[in-house]
Amino acid sequence: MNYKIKSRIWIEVGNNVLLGEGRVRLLKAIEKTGSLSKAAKSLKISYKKAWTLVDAVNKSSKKPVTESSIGGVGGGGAKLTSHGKDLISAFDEINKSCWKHLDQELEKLYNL
Amino acid sequence: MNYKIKSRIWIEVGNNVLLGEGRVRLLKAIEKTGSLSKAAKSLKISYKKAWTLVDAVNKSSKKPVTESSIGGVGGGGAKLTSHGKDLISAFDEINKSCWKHLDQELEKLYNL
DNA sequence: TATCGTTATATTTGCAAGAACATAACGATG
DNA sequence: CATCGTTATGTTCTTGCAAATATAACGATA
Repeated sequence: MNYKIKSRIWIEVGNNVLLGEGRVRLLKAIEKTGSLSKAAKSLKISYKKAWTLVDAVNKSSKKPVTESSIGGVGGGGAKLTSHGKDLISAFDEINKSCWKHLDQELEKLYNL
Repeated sequence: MNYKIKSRIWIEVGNNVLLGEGRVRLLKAIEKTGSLSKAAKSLKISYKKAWTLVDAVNKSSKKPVTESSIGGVGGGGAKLTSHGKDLISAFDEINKSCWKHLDQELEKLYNL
């Protein structure tokens, strides 16, 4: 009957959100562009919003997830720490596994 | 390291949302109270919001999910159809199974 | 036929999240 | 030491969504 199951997952540490889909998308864009402002542009969100998100991620994580440099040639930049990369790939794995699992659960709707 | 994985799932049919956690909560309250207005009160949402939600559910489902009567002694009421009950229990099962699965996935964060 | 508590719906109001704007600081380089 | 593109923040402005408000319709009952 054309049913689809969709999901959204996120990781919390303590009472704070650490990573969700939007944050992961932003972190990946930072990895690709090497800069927070370019990442923001590529996702069509304001620099301010991107900065606030990254700040929240770093504040709720004990080890930092991004590293940034200010000034210098090119103005500076931002990149992921290895811990950040690990977190992202863990998130992706968990997310994919969740989708797969939900696809199997679809059968529970077959006769509805 | 105190990580928690949270999730939110919903069922779509075509391009419309059929059921999500909020809608299921509302339908259960209707089942318990026998009335849309009482259900809304118990969930502390406006009658309008509750009505809009139920209307959306019934519009995106081919078979109706609730049945309502207007007027008469007591003013009328609303209750779930058997199809509605089936949908709710399927949703609950899928949701619980998803939580369980995500709990197992937590191990992927152990050393992060 | 007046009453009552409900369903059903339109319209207005309020507010909070996000967008937009502004500005300071930074450091390599020429 | 002026320039440049970035990071890092604070402040104001907007707007979409939720809440509040209003009102019609309904039908069993006494």
